[in-house]
Amino acid sequence: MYSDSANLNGAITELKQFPLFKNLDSAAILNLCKTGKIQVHAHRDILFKYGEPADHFAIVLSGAYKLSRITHLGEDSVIYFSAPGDVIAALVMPQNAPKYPVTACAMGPSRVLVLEREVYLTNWLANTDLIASVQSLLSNRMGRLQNQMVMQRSPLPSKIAALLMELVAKSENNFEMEVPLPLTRKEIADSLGVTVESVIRVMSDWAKQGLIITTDRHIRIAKPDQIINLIE
Amino acid sequence: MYSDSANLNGAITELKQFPLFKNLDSAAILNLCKTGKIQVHAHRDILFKYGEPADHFAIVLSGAYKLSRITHLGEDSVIYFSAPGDVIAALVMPQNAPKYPVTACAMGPSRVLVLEREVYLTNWLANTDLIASVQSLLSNRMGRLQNQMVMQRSPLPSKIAALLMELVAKSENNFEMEVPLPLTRKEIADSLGVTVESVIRVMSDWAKQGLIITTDRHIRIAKPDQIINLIE
DNA sequence: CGTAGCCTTGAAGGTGATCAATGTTTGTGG
DNA sequence: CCACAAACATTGATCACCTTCAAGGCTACG
Repeated sequence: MYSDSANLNGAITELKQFPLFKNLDSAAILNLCKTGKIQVHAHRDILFKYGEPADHFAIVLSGAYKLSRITHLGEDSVIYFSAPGDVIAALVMPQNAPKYPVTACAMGPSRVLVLEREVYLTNWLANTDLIASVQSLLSNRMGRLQNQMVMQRSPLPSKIAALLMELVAKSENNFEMEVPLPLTRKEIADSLGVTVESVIRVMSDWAKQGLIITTDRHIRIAKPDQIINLIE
Repeated sequence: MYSDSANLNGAITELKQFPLFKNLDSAAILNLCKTGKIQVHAHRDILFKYGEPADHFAIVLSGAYKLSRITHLGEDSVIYFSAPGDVIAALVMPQNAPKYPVTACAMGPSRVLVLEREVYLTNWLANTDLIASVQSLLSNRMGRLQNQMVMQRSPLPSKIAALLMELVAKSENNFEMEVPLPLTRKEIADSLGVTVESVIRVMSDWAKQGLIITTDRHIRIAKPDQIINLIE
């Protein structure tokens, strides 16, 4: 992992593409990203750890990050997969002496813009439009968590199908129906709170039946309608 | 259920006690609660339903509300138990044409202050301190959801123990270790994504061993340390 | 007095966990 | 460039936990 503070200006163009900054001009964005630093991560690099003092928050520029926590048994439990444009750890910034509520870990080569907590408290919170956007983002995230809660009593194939469809739905213009991030079976299992073996048994079946096509860590949904049928 | 718009002034005293409005004077609170109406609900009354257009949000004044959704099988799935001082449906207000993300239903006699979406967009979002408080509240809520995700692979007794301890921890000055809201076994089951029967079997055991004492819908933790031991 | 909601108990069955072994790919250091 | 370790994928056998189904009792309330 290395930092790159010089290139903030180059990132402005990138930031403008995100819904979060859609209605803002370059000057405003620059003000919101004051003292921001771009960090480049390799696969499995850690951005921050659960429980550490949360003095920064971040915007995902490229790649993906998984937000997770460790269970009592030492297993990973994935809370959320963050895609470009997502804001990480913003919600805890207003608290007194906040701590990171999850561990953030890069999935494949990724880049984030890291910002100081002070900037959130003084510049972000004061910008009404921006805060509205932030809350919309969080609302989506909350919605995903809730969807998963509702699926808890469904059989495993339903859960996996719902997760995959939710991930492909996140990326627009996705005619290929390809999951937009490199995903291991273990990560799927950790995200659903089940074992790797169970996930493999279900997905191997699907691959044999031609419902999905998996090469390395990339998953493509070959027959979306049949996968969707499994969700019910 | 009936509405009471005249008595808003009386509610100010109540609102001042909540962390949300701690640092605000009466005039400011009155401004934030403009056009607000107090609604009184009986047990099982519905405040709003999942999927309806969300043109209002609310602050819980007394009693409790459960936020839930229906699963594909027609079962209830409880997302959150809202206590006095909680803000409901605030997060979706900034969205375009928002819909309620859950159904809100009174648990026992309860009261809420219902506010218009416009008030959130114009008055609430502009108040930096208030928004910081709102985000802290939501951060806690998110934290609870995450805790439950992490517990997914734990055995049922652990899950129930964690839920009960989380509920008693929410109410301060709780030396009695009593769950601060009337809770049926079914609601516990729906909150954890398991069946009533399973919950009953576990809790009956506990009652026999004297770990908990349940009368009607009130649950008191008699031996907190032993319950906590079960969580791991 | 009857219905509706909640609680309880029992027996049978299935889904997913666990444990164990092996193959495959990726990455690393000599 | 090869050897070796680490992470990931796979398959099978066994078993425990929780679900499902069924029946009955209790309390509140119109």
